[in-house]
Amino acid sequence: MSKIVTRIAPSPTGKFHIGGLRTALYNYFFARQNEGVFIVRSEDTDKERSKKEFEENMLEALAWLGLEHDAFYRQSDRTDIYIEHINKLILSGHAYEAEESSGDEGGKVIRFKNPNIDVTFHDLILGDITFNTEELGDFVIARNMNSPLYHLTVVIDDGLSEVSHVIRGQDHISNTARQILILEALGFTRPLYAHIPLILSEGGGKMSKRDPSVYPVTEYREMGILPDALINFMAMIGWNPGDEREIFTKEELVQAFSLDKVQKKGSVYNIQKLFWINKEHLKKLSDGELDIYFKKFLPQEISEELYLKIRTLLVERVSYGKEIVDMYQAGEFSYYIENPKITDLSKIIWKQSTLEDAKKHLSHVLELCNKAEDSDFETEESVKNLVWDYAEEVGKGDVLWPLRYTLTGQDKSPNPFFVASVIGKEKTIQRIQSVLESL
RNA sequence: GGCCCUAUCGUCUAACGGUUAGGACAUCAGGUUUUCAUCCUGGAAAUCGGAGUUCGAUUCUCCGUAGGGUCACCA
Repeated sequence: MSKIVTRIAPSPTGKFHIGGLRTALYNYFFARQNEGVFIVRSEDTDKERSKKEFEENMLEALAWLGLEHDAFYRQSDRTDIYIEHINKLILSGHAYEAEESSGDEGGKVIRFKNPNIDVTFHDLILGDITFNTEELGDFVIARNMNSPLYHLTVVIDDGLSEVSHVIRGQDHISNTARQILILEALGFTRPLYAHIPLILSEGGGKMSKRDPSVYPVTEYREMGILPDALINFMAMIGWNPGDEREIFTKEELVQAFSLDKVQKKGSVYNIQKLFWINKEHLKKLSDGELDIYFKKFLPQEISEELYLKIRTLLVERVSYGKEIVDMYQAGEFSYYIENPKITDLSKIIWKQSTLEDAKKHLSHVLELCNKAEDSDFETEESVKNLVWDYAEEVGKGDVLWPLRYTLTGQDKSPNPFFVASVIGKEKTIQRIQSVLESL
């Protein structure tokens, strides 16, 4: 089998988004799996819309995800090559200069001499597809000698780079026929085509850059989505491994990927599943990796010491890093940092019990705490041992609910053993006393 | 509108023509040492419609219908 060469060819006219990423992924997987070459090409022939910052954004996104490429070039650096090929086409009678009618200044454009034939190509995903190229007419392939257009540059670059597989979005499917026409005129070998289904936005249509649910790839990084999680998620849209595995690393995907398991139909991407996948990947991180990850999202108010105590809790509760910030702003961690303000004492009452019951149980727990050692507050488990027998005896909810509410002042929180172990003996006693005094 | 492509739970998907149509996310119910979360168990939830072919169609064919893509001196 000859060398596998794939490429992605984004135009830097906007931030690199997830549609482009999915295409990149399939090209990357396929190249790596076959020990081939993966090329990144910046299609910046549209000088008006192309911006350096977008090219950088794409490269940054690919680097973040660990999708290393074997070659990079941009079309604006290759004008000489294109001129050479335009001349070749004109000389061979496949293209000609034409006075322009629709233009502003009536300049000359280069048109391709359309042979008006049926073009059939085999798509690795869709099967055989035939187009009648007649309606294309003699289409324009360059604004002038120095300004080639997309269809021309694609063919020349793919040809010169010896791209073996053109894996791209289905929005390019109707472009294929005219590109084949140019390609044959230039004498390049026809690559194999694989048009992958589009990713649809929630509404059902093609994702547009204005869609609020579609973020640039770099934005997922800011949210705290892990590179492998995003890769995992995007890979699974429109492709499946053929078994029921769901969680993959990038390397596993390189092994598992196969073009014939790629779906034919477009699919809607649903961000909930991304969060779930991210959480699954988070669970696989070591403590050291977790520290680096969480550190980026921790509010200053959460000290190093506190962080270490609640690390396991974060893994349990957080799907993606940015959530920590949201949780913090909603007051989720406040009770670890400062004493809660108990404004509504009636909330301390558990179900059918009374305020008197709560008072009695809290007093008893206070007693237990007073008798306890500092070491009894070291872990969730040790605090539990301290009060568990009593709670079992008189009713768990009757003891635990008032205790939890006393320690946190919130309707929802982790269990009181955990909270007590985080804040320690002194503060636990303090909070119980404070509530008892106001009862 | 022309051309091209597609069609299984809400979403992502599985099912060499023969399965009680499977899994995951989401959702609902119950449980796991009080609430929330985690975890476990269970439930509800789909083959777009109509003709064929066949002993038998989710699966093959055709026709509808619906959705998407594309029709630039953008890529």
